[in-house]
Amino acid sequence: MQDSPTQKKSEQTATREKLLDAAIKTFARDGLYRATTRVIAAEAGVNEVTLFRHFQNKEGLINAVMSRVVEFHANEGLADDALWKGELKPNLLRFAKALYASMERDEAFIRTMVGEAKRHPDHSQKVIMDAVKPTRARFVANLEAARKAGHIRKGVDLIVAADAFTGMLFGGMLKNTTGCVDEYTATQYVATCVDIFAAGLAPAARP
Amino acid sequence: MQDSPTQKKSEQTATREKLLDAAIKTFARDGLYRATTRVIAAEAGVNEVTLFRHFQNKEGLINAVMSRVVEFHANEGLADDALWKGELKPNLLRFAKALYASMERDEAFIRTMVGEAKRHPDHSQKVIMDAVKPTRARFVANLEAARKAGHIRKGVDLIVAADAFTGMLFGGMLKNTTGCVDEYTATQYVATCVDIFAAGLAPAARP
DNA sequence: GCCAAGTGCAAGTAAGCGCTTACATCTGTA
DNA sequence: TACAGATGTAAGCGCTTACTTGCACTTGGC
Repeated sequence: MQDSPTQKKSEQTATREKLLDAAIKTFARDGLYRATTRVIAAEAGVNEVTLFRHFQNKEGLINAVMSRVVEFHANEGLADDALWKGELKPNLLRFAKALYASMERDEAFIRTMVGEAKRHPDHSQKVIMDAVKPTRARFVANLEAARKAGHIRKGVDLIVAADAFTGMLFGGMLKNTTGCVDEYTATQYVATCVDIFAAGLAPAARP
Repeated sequence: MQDSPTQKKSEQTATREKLLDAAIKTFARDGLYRATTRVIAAEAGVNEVTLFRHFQNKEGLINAVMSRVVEFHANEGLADDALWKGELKPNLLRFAKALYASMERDEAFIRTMVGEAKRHPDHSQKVIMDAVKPTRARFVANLEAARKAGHIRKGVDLIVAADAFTGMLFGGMLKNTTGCVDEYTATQYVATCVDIFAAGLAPAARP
């Protein structure tokens, strides 16, 4: 900002960005361990040595990638989902569709994280805490508002319910993208999840 | 059986079993790729060369491990779950508890499979097809029976519903075992899933 | 014109990987 | 006793990995 070697700086950050993009892509495709620095550098169109000059070692690259993923998700974050009005079900459906689509888009990276979670606890926990917790908190808040509006029965812990709902989408997404399921489409799956969940939370009908 | 070099034979299969056990353990802990033949052999208390004499190469070992896992799950297979009588909810709870416990027990291996699924499509699909489909089929059958008995409303595809339910347990298990969730216990989670799912499938109350 | 900084290129390191070879040891069978 | 077959031991091969070093090139700022 004040030194003003701006052009240089921006070029430097440009190759850094290229490397980070390539790393995310390669980690998602090959896993953290199988992904080699050579391949990542090649994917970025950059010399392997430059990679080490930027990130010291592979671990440093992984750290930078994780921070970037978190940052990205925090900024994107299903932001349009702030306002829930009226009936529960259409809101749930909108939320579910958006969440499922976003998970499906990042499927490869998510798989890598799930597989690697126990071997890099710090990374995965950070990603989960910082990237998915805000969305979760907003979802829970919306559910609570819906309960106040009389759309949800009593006796259900809404934090657990929220996780059950997202877990249902999450687990279904992992199952469906494996390619062993041919009885229904992803859209049907999401719709059914919303249907059951909404009915499961609905207040008891007057006798 | 007829050659009668029985003692030898049984010793041979014994080391084979030791290797398979060690391989499953190591694959679960380190992933298919990180797990080295040296470590697996050491874990089995067997020389590395013996590993190659039994399975030719690492790929052969992986194949044998997959077959063994499938076979094991087919024989275990939540077998006591054949008979559903009476109310839906207690049956669901019993099923959910058993399924969740079995998934939690195999958590490490499941994570490895989820992570590598796309990189070993043949293996993972075989495992899924042969190991989880029977359980799923029985679950769906039980749901259909429950519907005939009037415990489940119309208009829900029970195949999708079944996958939504198991997916909910599956996704929750992956989330809970990561250690970032401290608001509730696994038991609470399972109970809430059952509660919501049962309510979501319940026939509409008479007005 | 000079300097500093970022990058590319060629080469090389030590370690680890899957896998092989050759040979010694044991053990039950004949 | 002799033999066969499963195992152990030691050594190594070829390859890949993360990472390093040294040197040349470009480029923007003074």
